[in-house]
Amino acid sequence: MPLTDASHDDAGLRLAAADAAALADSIRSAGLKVTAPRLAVLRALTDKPHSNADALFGAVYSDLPGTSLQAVYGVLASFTAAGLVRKIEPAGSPALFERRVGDNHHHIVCTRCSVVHDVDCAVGHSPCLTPADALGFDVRAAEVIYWGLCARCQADTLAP
Amino acid sequence: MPLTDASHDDAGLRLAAADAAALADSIRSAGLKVTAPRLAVLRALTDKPHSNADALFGAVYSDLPGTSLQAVYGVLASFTAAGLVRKIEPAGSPALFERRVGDNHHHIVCTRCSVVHDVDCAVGHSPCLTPADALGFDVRAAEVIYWGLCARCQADTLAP
DNA sequence: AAGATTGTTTTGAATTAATCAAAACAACTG
DNA sequence: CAGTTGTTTTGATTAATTCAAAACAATCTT
Repeated sequence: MPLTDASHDDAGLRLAAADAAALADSIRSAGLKVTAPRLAVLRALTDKPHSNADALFGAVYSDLPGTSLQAVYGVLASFTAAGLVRKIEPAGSPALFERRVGDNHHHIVCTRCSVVHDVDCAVGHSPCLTPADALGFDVRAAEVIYWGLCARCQADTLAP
Repeated sequence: MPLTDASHDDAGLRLAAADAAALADSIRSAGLKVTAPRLAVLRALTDKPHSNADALFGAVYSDLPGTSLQAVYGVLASFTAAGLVRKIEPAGSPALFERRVGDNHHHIVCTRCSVVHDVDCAVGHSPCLTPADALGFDVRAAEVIYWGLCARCQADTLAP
């Protein structure tokens, strides 16, 4: 099962898609050319954070047929390199992408249904950023993934 | 570049390979049949923790030609399921395996040379095991990977 | 606003890591 | 030592991603 986002569990009414001009601005500000596939990917990612390349391709393709999966990979690679999106790679999952960058937030993944949520890091601030002994490393980032059962899957397990 | 282990940076003299009987015992104790490929994989893993399937296949194959890569994958899957080894999957790397299990230690990876070391978790005990807000999840595990430049690569960067 | 330049996307193929399935085989049980 | 069960081999397949060349489009320059 692919890992999916939790932001739209209750679909229905959805916030208006981010304004195209705002999306174009953030792409331009990152030093990248503004193109239709890039706008579409960024909009899809705004709508559904923690999507993988394939899911984004699906979303983009309906708006913009003729877009290739490789183009989506290319867009995501340039966005990631430009710091516009963040790529996360939970064990056993294809890479997921999100627009929330710059803070060092982490992720919690359900081991049963694979839903992904953002979580702020543990006790205090930047808690996990210092290993007990860095062994001479110049530590630049700490990546934390919590694994467990989400509330819904706990309920399902009790009463299936 | 494949991620590799750091335990043998200065090769040379190596501790005697783990005793075959001890290896067999731990396999048997995990409820698994003792076979030549399993002994060979466990020995290779004792020798070089943080190896990937391919590296282990290479090590095993020299002792035991006729062993298939798929057998190594099978051995690792059964070992992992039995709790005999731990599988880690750092972003951008094939899965790595280690015999150190049961403690919740973490890993530090060099972004330049991909060397992997074990580290005990951050400040205090089980620091990262509690997210700021678990969002209703029943958290079972926290996985922490530190990314940075190892001492050697820092030196190389200053004086290449 | 047109042309030049540079970067992006398409098209098509290849690669890596891992998994699946069936048949042959080997370890432990009694 | 024979039977049962689990393991390994053999061969094929999948999923995710990357590579490369040609076609194309966005921005820069004038």
